[in-house]
Amino acid sequence: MNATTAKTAISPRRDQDFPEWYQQVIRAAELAEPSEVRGCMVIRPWGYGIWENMQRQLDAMFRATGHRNAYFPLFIPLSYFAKEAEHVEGFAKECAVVTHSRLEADANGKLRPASVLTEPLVVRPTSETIIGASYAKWVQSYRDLPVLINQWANVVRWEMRPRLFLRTTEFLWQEGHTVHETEAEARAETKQMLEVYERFVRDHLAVSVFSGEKSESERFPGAVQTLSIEAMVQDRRAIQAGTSHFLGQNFARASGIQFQNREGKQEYGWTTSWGMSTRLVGTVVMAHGDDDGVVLPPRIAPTQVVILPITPKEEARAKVLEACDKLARQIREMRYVDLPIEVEVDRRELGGGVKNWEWIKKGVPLRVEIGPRDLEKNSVEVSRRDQGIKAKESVPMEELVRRAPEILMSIQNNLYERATKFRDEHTRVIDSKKEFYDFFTPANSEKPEIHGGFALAHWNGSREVEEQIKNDLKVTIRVIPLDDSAEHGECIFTGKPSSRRVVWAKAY
RNA sequence: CGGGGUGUAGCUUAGCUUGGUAGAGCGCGUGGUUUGGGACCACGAGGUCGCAGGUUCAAAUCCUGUCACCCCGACCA
Repeated sequence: MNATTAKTAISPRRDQDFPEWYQQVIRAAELAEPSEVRGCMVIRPWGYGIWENMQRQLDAMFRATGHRNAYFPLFIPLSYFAKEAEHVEGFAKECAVVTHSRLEADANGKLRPASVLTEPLVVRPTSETIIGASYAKWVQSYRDLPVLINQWANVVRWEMRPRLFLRTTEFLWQEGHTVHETEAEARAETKQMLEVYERFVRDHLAVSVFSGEKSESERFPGAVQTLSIEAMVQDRRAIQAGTSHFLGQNFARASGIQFQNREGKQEYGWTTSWGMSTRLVGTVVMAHGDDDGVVLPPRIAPTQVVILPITPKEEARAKVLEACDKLARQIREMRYVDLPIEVEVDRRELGGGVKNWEWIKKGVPLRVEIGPRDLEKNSVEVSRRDQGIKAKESVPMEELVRRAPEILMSIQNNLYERATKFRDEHTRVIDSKKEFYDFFTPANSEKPEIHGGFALAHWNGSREVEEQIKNDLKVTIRVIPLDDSAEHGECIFTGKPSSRRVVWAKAY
């Protein structure tokens, strides 16, 4: 490598071609790869490990708020699905449908579907209707409420333009489905779960988000209200990171979830649903990654500390490896956020540089090198992934063991601060239509550079305006903030009165 | 589903216009030299050129059909 050229592990760089960079990072870090099956991906161990950590931590938060896990069928009878009209309309175009049950060889030996199902089965794109069928049986009285259930599952949405993690035909997620006695309680649940999501994304993924309500046009099909958290990634676009829906009595009516209330009258339940998906893995990559690969927040890194033995001389090899194992054992006894630290000793017989770069690309928070010289001094060379690739610090071994948790915490915090700063720098309060259009129009339309960001602007609530902006700029309202940020002003497009600013951005 | 494009080794691709034994780089394997670092040298494995048909003495190359994928739209966690 030439010392004067700063060669990056990933090419192109983010500023050259962000979408391509994203694909390359995912490949280089061995997170996932496109499969032979159209629109579907293979999630490799490193990527799945990240998802498992997200799952574990999110699941604990669900439990802590009183939810329990269960599992419902992958297949939804078409008739169930058809019960909620708006819901059908919203999902119909992207449903995979099973119409046959058996394979038979034809005259040429080709396998063909043989037996037509009396009723087609929809592969769940989301489970409101199939879960509703169970809830209808379980709920008889106000004493059966609330029902607070979550399921971890795969779902299928026949999307036209798949992208690894961000939008694949099949994806993994969790979907919470609850039933409540009153509207107020269901609304509170919807809000609560949005806050859980917001906290999870902040504390675990080191990403700060804007949260709020979706406009009518972006609402979940069949919902009364959709709440969402929106993260900004490094090309300054928004990613919807989690949604929580207040479904009113719409789905209860469709599924027949009815109970006898405290007055002895039959009443429909008030339901909610909320979900987060493997899209979060892509969000983390785009939020924190750099030109050398993924940068993982320690809390979700499958391996938090990797120890790299440096064994230039064969004679020293055994001793170095022994020291690595000992250090690994000691660090594993330390705890970071109440969990044992995940340490791996990379003993593979590969060139030291190759190994080091692999871990850089994978985004391991802390790399620790131990060679014969370090053994003599009883110290190690430590590199943090959130700092320059070349940066190394010599640290006495016992000190590293002692400080490992605090270093991980420092990396986690640093990533969060960095991402938040980035978001804030690219979030602009905008008060005129011209400024708005300028903000979202690239200087070079042939090859648009990274531009724009989040715009906070007044809007009069009209759907036509939303349409117009979407057509002109591909910019949509990401959320209408719920907090007390109400501020009177004028819609920058129509001049009509507006009661608050809303968040506008280009979205994934 | 509209508009454009591409299919050659695991990956990136040259060759195609003007038909004549399929080439490279990376990766992979073996051996060696190195090595506080994504190293170097040598040797080697790996391709019925997306598939089917046609033209021809001869097809990766020309023709027809077909399938798949990619990019730009509409849809979207």
